[in-house]
Amino acid sequence: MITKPKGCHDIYGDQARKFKYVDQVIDDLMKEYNYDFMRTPIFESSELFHRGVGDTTDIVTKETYDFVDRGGRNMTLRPEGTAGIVRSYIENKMYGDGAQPVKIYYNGTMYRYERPQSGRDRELTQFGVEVLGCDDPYIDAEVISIPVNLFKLLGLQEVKVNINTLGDNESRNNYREALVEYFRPHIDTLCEDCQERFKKNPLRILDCKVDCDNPILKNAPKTIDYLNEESKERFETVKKYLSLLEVDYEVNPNIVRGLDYYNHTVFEIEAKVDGFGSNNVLAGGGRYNGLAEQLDGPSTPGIGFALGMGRLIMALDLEKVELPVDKALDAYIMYVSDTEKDYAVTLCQYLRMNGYKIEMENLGRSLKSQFKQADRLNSRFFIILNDEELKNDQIKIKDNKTKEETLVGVDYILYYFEEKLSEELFDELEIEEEIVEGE
RNA sequence: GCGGUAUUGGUGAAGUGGUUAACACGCCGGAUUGUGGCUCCGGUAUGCAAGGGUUCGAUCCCCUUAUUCCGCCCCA
Repeated sequence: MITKPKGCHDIYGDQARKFKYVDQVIDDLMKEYNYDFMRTPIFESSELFHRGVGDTTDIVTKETYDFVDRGGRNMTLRPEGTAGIVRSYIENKMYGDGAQPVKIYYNGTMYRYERPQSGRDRELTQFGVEVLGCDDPYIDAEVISIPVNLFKLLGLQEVKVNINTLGDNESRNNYREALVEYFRPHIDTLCEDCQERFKKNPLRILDCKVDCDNPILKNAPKTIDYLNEESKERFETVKKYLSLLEVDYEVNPNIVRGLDYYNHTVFEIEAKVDGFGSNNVLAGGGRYNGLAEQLDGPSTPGIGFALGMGRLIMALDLEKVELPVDKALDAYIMYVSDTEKDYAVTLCQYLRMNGYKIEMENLGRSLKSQFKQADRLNSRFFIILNDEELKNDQIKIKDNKTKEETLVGVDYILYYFEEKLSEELFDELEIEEEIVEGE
């Protein structure tokens, strides 16, 4: 048997319906925020990611899907969305577009060559946002508010928003030096991994799982103490706007994203629900004012975030949030004889073209089984065709809600459906009104 | 890159180095002369992930590979 590639998943059935639903909510939300959807290639020249990400970490050396194409070009399946978007922004000279800032969202698959574990796959879907050409601290708050509001809309509750600031380049460098100076005398007391981090990426020591209770780590200097006045003020402004947007957050000085191009605001949103694995960051992002320049573009401020759709669905499942993924049918058409089947085919087509969701029997089952099937598919109406009745242009329809059976003239079917379903709509509207009044 | 875990039908699973691989659900058919969700009866595996080895004989022992799940590293 041929199996799926490691770390990939077939998403189908209810799972697929959930993804589709969340996609829809995202599209609607981004419309309200006035962000444009954008699609970039799933693979790019390897250099884009190497330069964007830098080579300080394992990412480039062992965690991308690289291949050489038939023309001898080095290509990489995109491991994240930002680099492609920024590349496109530069290549298409969007900075020259009159309408600035450029606000973009994407929603697509990413590929990472990693050992799969809970919350971590080799193929994953990310929804993300990038705002290019704007350094207003309000935008930082707006970008953070997007996943927060998405979670609100979906009904996800057990999340925690962590924010931090790395400050501008000057502040960041000062801090980095201070941290190195601080850890140098204590290096022997740190875990093996941290000793390695000390050399490669000292900021990451703060994130260590082994040493997190080590007093050396707890008393380490905080980014906030090394901000220059300007950076400090900027951070305060971001926090003000977050409050105005009613985003609950916590300042967490240990949030330092892994890559060098981040500056100023960084944030992560964690899932707090019980049962989540060790990879519990649902969404993360930050400001990257230096990235465009690093990719040969004009100096352009930028900020964005990315959200793992798989982890989001996992969190929703763990919180037992019921998404409205309705797959009920309007009607299921049953028949037994061949002449009835011919009629079923035309009726099926007719009803579908009039906007109804219809299924018919195709496995030659007994009528008894057809009833079971119709019930299983949660069909609102059962249409039972009968040669005798068809001679008189009549069709038997069973309303599966009231269980009442009606003989309907063929010309009146649409009328029958409309009447039944509008009664229902009316009931729903009344319920909604009551809720509004109650508030 | 490192470590642990698992892999039996459509599903949940029991099980043993040796004739026909429990049980349950599901599904199909029948009881019901065209009407389901209850009941009863009957049917339902290319044979235990794939390949190799040990053995008179392996689903059960060993090795390899693939995939699963979980952790470390890393985290874009």
